[in-house]
Amino acid sequence: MSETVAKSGYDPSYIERRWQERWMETGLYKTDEDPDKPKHYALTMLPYPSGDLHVGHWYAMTPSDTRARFMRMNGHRVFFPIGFDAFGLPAENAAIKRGIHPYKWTMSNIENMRGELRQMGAMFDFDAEIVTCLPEYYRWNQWFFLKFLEKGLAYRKEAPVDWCPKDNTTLAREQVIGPDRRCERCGTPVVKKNLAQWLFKITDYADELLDFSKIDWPERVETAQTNWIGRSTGAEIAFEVPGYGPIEVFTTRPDTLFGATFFVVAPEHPAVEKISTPEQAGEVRAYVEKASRMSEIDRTDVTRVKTGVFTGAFATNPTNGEEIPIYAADYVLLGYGTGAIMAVPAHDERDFEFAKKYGIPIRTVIAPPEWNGEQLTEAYAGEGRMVNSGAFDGTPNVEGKKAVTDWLGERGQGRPAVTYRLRDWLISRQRYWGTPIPIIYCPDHGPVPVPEEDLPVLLPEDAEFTPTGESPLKLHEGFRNTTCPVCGGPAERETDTMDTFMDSSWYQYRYLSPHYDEGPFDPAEGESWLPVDQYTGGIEHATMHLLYTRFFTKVMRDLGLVDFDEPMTRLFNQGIILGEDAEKMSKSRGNVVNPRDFVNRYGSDALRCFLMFIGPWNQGGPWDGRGIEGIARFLRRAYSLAASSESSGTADPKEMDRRTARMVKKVTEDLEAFRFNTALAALMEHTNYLLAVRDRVGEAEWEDTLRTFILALAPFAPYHAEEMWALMGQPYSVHEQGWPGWDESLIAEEEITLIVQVNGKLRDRIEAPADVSEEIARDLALASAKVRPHVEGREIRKAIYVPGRLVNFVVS
RNA sequence: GGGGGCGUAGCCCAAUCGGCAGAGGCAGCGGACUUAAAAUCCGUACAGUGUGGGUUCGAGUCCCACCGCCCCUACCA
Repeated sequence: MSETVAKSGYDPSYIERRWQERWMETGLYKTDEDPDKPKHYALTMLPYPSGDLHVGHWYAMTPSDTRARFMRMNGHRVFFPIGFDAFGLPAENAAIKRGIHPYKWTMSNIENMRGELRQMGAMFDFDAEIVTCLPEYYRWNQWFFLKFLEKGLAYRKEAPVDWCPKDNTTLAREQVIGPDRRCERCGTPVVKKNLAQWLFKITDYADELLDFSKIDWPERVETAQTNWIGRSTGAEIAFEVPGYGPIEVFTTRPDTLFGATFFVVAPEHPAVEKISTPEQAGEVRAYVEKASRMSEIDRTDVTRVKTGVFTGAFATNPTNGEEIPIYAADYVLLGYGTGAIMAVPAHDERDFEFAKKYGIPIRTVIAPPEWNGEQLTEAYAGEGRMVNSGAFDGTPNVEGKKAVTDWLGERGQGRPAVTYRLRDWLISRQRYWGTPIPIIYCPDHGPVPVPEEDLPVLLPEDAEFTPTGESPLKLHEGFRNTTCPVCGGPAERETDTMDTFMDSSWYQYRYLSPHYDEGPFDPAEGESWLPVDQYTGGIEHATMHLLYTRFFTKVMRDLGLVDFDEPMTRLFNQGIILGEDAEKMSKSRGNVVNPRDFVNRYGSDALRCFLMFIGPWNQGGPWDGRGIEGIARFLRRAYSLAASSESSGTADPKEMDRRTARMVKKVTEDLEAFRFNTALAALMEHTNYLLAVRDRVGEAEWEDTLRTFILALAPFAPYHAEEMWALMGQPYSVHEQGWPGWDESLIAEEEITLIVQVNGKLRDRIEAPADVSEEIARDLALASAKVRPHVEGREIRKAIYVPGRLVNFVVS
């Protein structure tokens, strides 16, 4: 027996500690670079270093690890890295509240989590680790920013942000709390304020991002992204406003143009102030002020009664010259379309409601079926022929869309247009703990990019965190004051930092060569490993992270960095692990499960297996503190198979071989399809069986069977499998063995149980050879004493035979 | 309002192309071991599949309508 094997029986914590050390010493999980093997890049979403690994991390990572281990045993060279998404607000809050520097706070959390990750027993290659808050990482965020700028994909624009008037600072979205939108720190209601911010032109790629033909992702994610991008086609139409000029609207319903009886602009629309008449100006200003304080959520609450204010101005309907009143109303959003709409109450629910409230005429221009000219009682959005539409009367509205657009086009008053719900990605954050945006503002040369060779722009360490939360970079003279790269004159640095989604948009590339300093990643490594073959993570990232990383990859392709279009070929979304009360785990509910308690008590393998056993991985489910006992029992029983293998029986091993083959097949197919729960059930079933037969079969057959079982167990319970492998005197390591195969011919049973039904009701079960013919099966069934009474004296109208399964007689 | 998911035993979950409702686990019950208990081992009971229709020889599975729970999204012109 090997000296590395436990000397005194079963003790998971001892077993696990010892193998963890051995694995580290021997570099077992260093990435295999053997070019003869097919590559497999497995990736699990990187964690935020909040301090400890919680059970949600275990739930996300250990099945992912099991799958990666399976691929490894299946002959692939597998790359399975891990890292830390280390920039972000919590670190800065800790600094403000407790006076700990974000760097210190983050790095000590990482230190702690590294240990916990090792304990997990995952095959992470820690040599590939990345920490996004280190200059060697964020330098490349800055580099990408410069590339985006060169390509015209980064630009600066005034954009509304949440602003706390008391603290004099902008707030991140998550710092604005409550339904009445108050500042997290001082409780002051926040307002929207326009600030110059940096954006990435993700909208340039909107159409390409709608194409999912090159990836195998869950339907849900594709649907979510499609809806998020929200492509709609229609027309842009110019409405002349006397004394001001034209205001453009976007509409998907140019066919209803004759029914536009009023006009609405968003409260923030630049025209509002200029077009308001002196009599209305006061009321308008008050309304705009009120709207600016309202949250996006409130403003977009559909159940809210629509409000608006008349500006006193009118717009001219280009079709009929009608002067229609212009309202400012918050149900029109500045960020969508042109921020102004033509309102057609007869054919738009929202406009209908508004018109009713403000007594605006409602004119039907698309005739509903059976319509005879009466006033509509609700908006009609369906199809029909155009009416009250001048020369277009009688045209089916579907054709009318194009006809009206063409007509406008000839007169220079409109054109076909496509609009997206997707906005450009606003990356500026008025925060300290993020990647500095590499821009310098020169009084003479404006915004100037920091030259590539001057990267990285380092975050100054000696930042001061004031309780006001204002970004320390703004107050840091040494950081802010610099010289212009163009003229050398005094200039100021950009003090905003980047959105942390920037970090996670390309991290899968950095893993390949975390310390490479000639580019974001080593092209040779990229050649060898990219793209990611299997990504796993939570569904909550469906629209943000997963869209950003697709966008990034497409830009990288256009920069010539990669030669493919999509970052991750396959994606699997795991569910959410809930508390024992089936509610989301949270400190306030007091239902948080600490993995450490269970690791200490039952071992990592038990926790791993339990989380995989709880149910389908994509479904999530509630934690059951007692359920883990069952898993611990299973692992102990499995261990006992190897710990005392005295088999000297003489029974025919055929049945054992058959069951082994079936187990291997089941586990293999389940692992391919991420069905960890049923794979484990098969392993349990097999364990129960092996315990029952172990002293009935010969030693050679038994050891063979046991080896196969250990191999199949290895991806799930890496420590136990390693220990059992060693107990059997097998060479280190079980994780470097090949995945067992099976003999399909062994699997088929020789004897089957046929069920016999009469009129669909079960009447008997009969034993028959597996290859029994229909005729013989029928005769056997008819011969049954239990069946005969039900068919005797009746006419058998039909006999259904399902080979190997059943015979069903349909009788009168 | 839109999109998606889930309802099977007291509980978590299985059930291949529509073909015996039960693989696995928890809890329960009975027994063995023990002075006793825990642990362990052996053995067991328990549902007709959320509701109502339909298709079919046959429905947990397919179709229609509804009920309940969960997730995402939402005035997108």
